[in-house]
Amino acid sequence: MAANTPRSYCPINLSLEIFGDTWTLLVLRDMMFSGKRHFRELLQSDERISTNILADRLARLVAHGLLTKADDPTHKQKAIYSLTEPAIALLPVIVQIGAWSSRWVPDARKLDAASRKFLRELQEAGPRAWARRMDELRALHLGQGA
Amino acid sequence: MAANTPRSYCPINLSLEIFGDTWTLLVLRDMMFSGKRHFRELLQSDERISTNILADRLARLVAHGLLTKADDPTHKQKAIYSLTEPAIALLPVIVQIGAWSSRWVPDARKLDAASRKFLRELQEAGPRAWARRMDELRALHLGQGA
DNA sequence: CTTCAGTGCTTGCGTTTCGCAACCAGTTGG
DNA sequence: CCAACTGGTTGCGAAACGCAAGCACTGAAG
Repeated sequence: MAANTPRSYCPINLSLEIFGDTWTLLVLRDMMFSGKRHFRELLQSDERISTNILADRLARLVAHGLLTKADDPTHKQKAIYSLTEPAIALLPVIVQIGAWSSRWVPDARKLDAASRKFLRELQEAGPRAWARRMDELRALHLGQGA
Repeated sequence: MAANTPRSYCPINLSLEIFGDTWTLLVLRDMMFSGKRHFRELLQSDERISTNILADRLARLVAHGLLTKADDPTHKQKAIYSLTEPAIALLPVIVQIGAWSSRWVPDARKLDAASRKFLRELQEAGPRAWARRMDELRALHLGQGA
């Protein structure tokens, strides 16, 4: 189910075959910026992803090496998902995608004030702030959680 | 057919509702880096987009204000598509998406040498080179072609 | 010891989208 | 007048989506 031959070896295309859909980047967004790591947490996004889609995307992300899945020691049925280095490396892309729509998509003005402020600070702080967040994620996800 | 209410006002989500699919960014890639501006040219990509999908994506991009469509003076049946400023503003995102996969996706090593070289130079040249390319696109697409 | 909420999913099923091929009306150069 | 080219449409089978329900299991509370 994972390794179909790619339509082309263009880097843009290879990326899109991994996260070029509606939901994958939203899952990563929630893991990066909302600290979600469990299935039930990831279900709670504003966009109302359904359980089968979420299960599929998590499986794909694991298959592509962007996530790892491990047992949560506190509960035998809990699974805990961790970002890998390739996934963390996507943070700048995700931030810039957000920056683009907040600049160019009219609906973005309807975002709540708190989120707008958070986003504005993240942008003004620039790549240094992204790198800091990436280091935090490495500590959280690569340190021991995996 | 265009203005459904968004699933959420999160900037990431708003972006993905515009170009969060397999084909849209590939169309923009071809317009930005291969100079394609006609329907039949855009059909010739390595990924083999089909005519109905291409027609649909072009219409959506026009509806979202990322492209404009005009008559080609040299041929009464030719349509010429032009990038708008919001589309040109997506260039850094597209470049970084390409950079990510060439760093993290194993298949990217199978890209032909010429393309790899082009990509490497574009990355090493950094944001300055992106800005230069964006200026070129503005001249080509906003200057008179629209 | 029994309930009951919480865990990560899976399954069915109707709707939408995709992907392929064929086709089409109009245009232009030879 | 014809052949090639223009930007698409249309039909149809296959795949993906989106929703709701269900499921086997766990752990804490009563």
